[in-house]
Amino acid sequence: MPAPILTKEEVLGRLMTAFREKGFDGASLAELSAATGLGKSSLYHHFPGGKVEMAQQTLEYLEAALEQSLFEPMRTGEPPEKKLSTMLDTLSAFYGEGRKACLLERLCASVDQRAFRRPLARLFERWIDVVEQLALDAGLPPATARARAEDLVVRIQGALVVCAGTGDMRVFSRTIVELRSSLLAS
Amino acid sequence: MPAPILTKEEVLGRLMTAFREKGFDGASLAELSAATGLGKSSLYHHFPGGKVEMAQQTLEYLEAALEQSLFEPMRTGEPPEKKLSTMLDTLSAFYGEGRKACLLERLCASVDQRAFRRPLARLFERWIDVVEQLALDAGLPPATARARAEDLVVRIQGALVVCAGTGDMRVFSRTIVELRSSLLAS
DNA sequence: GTCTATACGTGGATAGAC
DNA sequence: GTCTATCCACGTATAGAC
Repeated sequence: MPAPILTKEEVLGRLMTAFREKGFDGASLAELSAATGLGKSSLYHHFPGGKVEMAQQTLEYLEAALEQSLFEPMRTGEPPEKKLSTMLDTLSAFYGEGRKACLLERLCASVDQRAFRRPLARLFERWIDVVEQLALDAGLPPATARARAEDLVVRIQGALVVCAGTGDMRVFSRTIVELRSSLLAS
Repeated sequence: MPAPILTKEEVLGRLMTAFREKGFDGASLAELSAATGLGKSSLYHHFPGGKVEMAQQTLEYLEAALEQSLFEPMRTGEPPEKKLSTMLDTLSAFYGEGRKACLLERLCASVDQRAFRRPLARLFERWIDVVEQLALDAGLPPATARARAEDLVVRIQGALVVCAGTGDMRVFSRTIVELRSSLLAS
């Protein structure tokens, strides 16, 4: 049976799902092979650097996806309150209302974290920068805008950890609700 | 050379350090053996259930340690503001000002997370409960007290993730400063 | 209780055919 | 580009001596 043709994007999307579910250290090549439908050798054809390169390319793929679905919509002429709400909706869906882990966190926590350091730092900083700009547009003073932006990312990440630890996804929902009303408040 | 005698507590303390540094999935028996100075067979003598049991007992050890150093001091007659400050100082030291990972997060993220589910949920909830009581003592309304308590734990965990991702430990410091002034504010 | 030695599976990674 | 077959190291875990 001829293997169904997957585009590179589809492969990377499945790798991302696998890494988010199992973690970088926890995902074995056998699982990544099953997740993508590609044999190990095929994976090595696409990712000569092995598992580390799979995660690196997955991270680049995520960066591009976030640029399009999360960051770009923040550069429209909509009012900041509206854009914040849009961002929180997108994040809430992306994280399955608290049920799905964050690839960034999974790679931060991995044994090979050094291989991901720069792209991880860049992606976190871009995310914070975008939120900071939103806060500036809403008229908050620069120091406050920066702190609020960091705080949004911190709280999203923290909520995911606490949800995973307690099994109570309401923590994530409440965090989103809280951010919606407080992030741009003066 | 006779092996230096380590108490069970000392062994568990070293296992905790190893799990925090490498993660549960990332820590191999060889590393746990080196960290404790015990041969693999000796580890299995103390922890017949293998790596999972090592982490479970380490979690129990952490729970007892937190009970003594973090939770118990919250039951004195000191004013809530003072006790909050004490808790934040203790947490800041425990997490090395953002440089050291949290065992709870490491186990939440592990492939064997189901084996840790109940103790993890219990420990998170006890932590939140203690902070909630602090907020109630400070005169905050019950719903607010609960939300603020969850928020403290969420922000600490999130700050650790963002510090690991960006390499910027100031995020942790700022989070602590922020919590010190805002958690009990009406 | 600790060690040395070892079993045995699975991990990541490769060779080479198609 | 994909597969089957295979390699070797390391993973967890155990046996048995001291």
